Amino acid sequence: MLDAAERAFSAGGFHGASMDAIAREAGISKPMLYNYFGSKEGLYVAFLNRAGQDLARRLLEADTEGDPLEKRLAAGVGAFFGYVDEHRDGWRVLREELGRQGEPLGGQMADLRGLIATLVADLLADERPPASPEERDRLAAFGYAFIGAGQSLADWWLDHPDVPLEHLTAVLVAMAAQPA
Amino acid sequence: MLDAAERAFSAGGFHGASMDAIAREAGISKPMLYNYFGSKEGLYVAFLNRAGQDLARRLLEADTEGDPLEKRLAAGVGAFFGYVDEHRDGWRVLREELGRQGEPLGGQMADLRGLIATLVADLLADERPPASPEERDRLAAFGYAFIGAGQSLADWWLDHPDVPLEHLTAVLVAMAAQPA
Amino acid sequence: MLDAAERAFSAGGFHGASMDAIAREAGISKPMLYNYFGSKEGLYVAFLNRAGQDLARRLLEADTEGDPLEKRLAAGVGAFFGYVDEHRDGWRVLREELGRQGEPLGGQMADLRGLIATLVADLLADERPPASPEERDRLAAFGYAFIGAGQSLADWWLDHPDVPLEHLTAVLVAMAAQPA
Amino acid sequence: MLDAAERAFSAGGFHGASMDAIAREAGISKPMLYNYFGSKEGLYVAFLNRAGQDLARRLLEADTEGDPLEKRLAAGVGAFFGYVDEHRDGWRVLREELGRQGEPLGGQMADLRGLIATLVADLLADERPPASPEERDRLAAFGYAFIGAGQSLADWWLDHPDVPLEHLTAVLVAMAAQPA
DNA sequence: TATGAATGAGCCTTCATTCAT
DNA sequence: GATGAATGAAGGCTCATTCAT
Repeated sequence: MLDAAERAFSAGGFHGASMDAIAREAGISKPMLYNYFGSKEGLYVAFLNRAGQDLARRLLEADTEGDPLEKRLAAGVGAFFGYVDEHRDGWRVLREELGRQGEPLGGQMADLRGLIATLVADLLADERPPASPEERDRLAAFGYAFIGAGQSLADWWLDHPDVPLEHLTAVLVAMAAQPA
Repeated sequence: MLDAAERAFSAGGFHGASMDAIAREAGISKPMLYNYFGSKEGLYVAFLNRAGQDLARRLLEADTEGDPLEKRLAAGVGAFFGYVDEHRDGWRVLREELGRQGEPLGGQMADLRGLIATLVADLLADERPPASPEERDRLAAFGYAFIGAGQSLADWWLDHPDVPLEHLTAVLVAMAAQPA
Repeated sequence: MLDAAERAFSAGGFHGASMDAIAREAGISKPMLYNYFGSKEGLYVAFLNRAGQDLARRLLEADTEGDPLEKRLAAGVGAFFGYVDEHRDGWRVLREELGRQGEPLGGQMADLRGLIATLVADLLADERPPASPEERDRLAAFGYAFIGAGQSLADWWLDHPDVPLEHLTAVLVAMAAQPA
Repeated sequence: MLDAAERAFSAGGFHGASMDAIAREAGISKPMLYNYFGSKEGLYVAFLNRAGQDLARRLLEADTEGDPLEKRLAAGVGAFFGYVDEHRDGWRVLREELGRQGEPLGGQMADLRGLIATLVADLLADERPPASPEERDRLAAFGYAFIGAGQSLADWWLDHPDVPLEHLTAVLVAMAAQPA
């Protein structure tokens, strides 16, 4: 049922999707949508939550703790790309919402944002713990930059599906390896 | 006049802005908007074009051809951050549209996408020309990843304005320097 | 079960109450409401009937036949005020419906209207039987006016609860005593 | 334009009227209604205000200050009946709203309520000024009762249009003369 | 040229009503 | 007998768009 919302929201964002269309696509009636989610915003939040949790779970599961940094990174990057590949539509919405700040819906999104950033930062900090607060800031910034690179690369990939995943992973991992 | 559109579209995307609001904010009447742009989509495209060209011009102007790679990169990155900083609202819309593909509006966007990616790739290729098609692909991918990193970093910066710009530039330049 | 309807209808009239709300307030399920009353209108009519009969019974029971006019009036007035006091919500609906004419539901209401008017007219005619048809008309008119006075007074009373009932009764009885 | 609202609201109260129906009956489009009145409640309030002011003006204009009490009463009562006769539909709504208390819309209604009650009380107090606070209360109560009698009588009149207005006026005036 | 006024269409939401269990 | 789940239809409101002035 949230799948219909995924497709609908991905086309025109929150405002571009109509409850009519979502209900029709989901094969149920509009009042049912309202019964389950209360409002359009409720449905949107529910969808975002599911998408966010899916991604978060995937990232956490893929983390091969104990392995060397490069391997862990590759695993995480692979998981991320896998998610984007399978949820192309949902990812577009999730990404947009991840970029927004201070919104009412932001609460849940902030969690995910933080989780991802932390994940990346931890991964890197693991090997080279930040010596100073400045270093910590730089690591955090790097985390965000890294995420953005991943996002963008994922988009590009959708346009060039013949490029093997390993190449993408290699590019990203190379980027991450740099600040050593 | 497009400035009003910039503010309006940034809140809820194309569907979230109303011609009423845009006209009111621009201080003109709605029929004038239609006179100049024909339709809402026309206005949207016009706005995107201006934003895209602004960014492109800025990037091109900042390119200090002849300088060493690192310096050129820093200049480009600085130009990009400057643009995002000055057009925070418009940038959000532009970024979203840059990510979309195959849309009717995509024609103009694809150009910009290409231009930016090429710019970055050229910068890098300048020093290490790609030996094989694979290498070229990888460079293109890297260009996109790099852009995404910049975008994301710009967003993060807006949340941490006290971080000096040099730090951000350093992070990005470091990323770019890697695949050497 | 009709009590829930009473509360619900009193707020926004027939159209203002929702079967959902009534069922919830009554603690039963909506299909039960339909099982018992067939439709929303059925429920409304059932509620009006009960309210009307309650009031009629009360008035009839209070009538102390044989007593002098003034005493009988006072008794009736007291009974009426008592009803309004106990069924403040229902009374509002009943009053509104009593004022409507020629409606499908009107059948039952007309009966009550007539009964009350007759009651009052009879009371007065008892002592001074109307000599002419005109006189009869005037008495009927007076009956309605009297009822209206009672209603309005009841409303005012709800706003000034500290005024003793005897004062109200006195006012009304004085009004009734006049046309003698 | 408010005339259409008058007819619509009188049928099923605030909740029973639809903006669609009002617009259709007024011969304009729904958005125009919203342009002029902002919302359904806005339209309702606008209508109530006009109705209330119409009635108030009529009553004030009819007051023949200086004449003996009975004549002034007759003039006021006649004005009231005249209003009800010409605005049968609107009167039903106005009456209902006059009876409601403490509502958000009540502000304007309270004014009218007070004006009418004061008018009546003043009329009576003019000749027999109240000696004690209790007497004043009784006069106020009487004012409300008198209004209710008028309302109710007006309703009855609509059912018996052949009864001459003088009879009605006589009945009411007789009631008013009583508490002397 | 510029706009106030107007509208058809659509959207979010809810309602009265029913059916499978 | 009783209900959770479901829906067609409508209601309030707004939007993109136009036309007379």
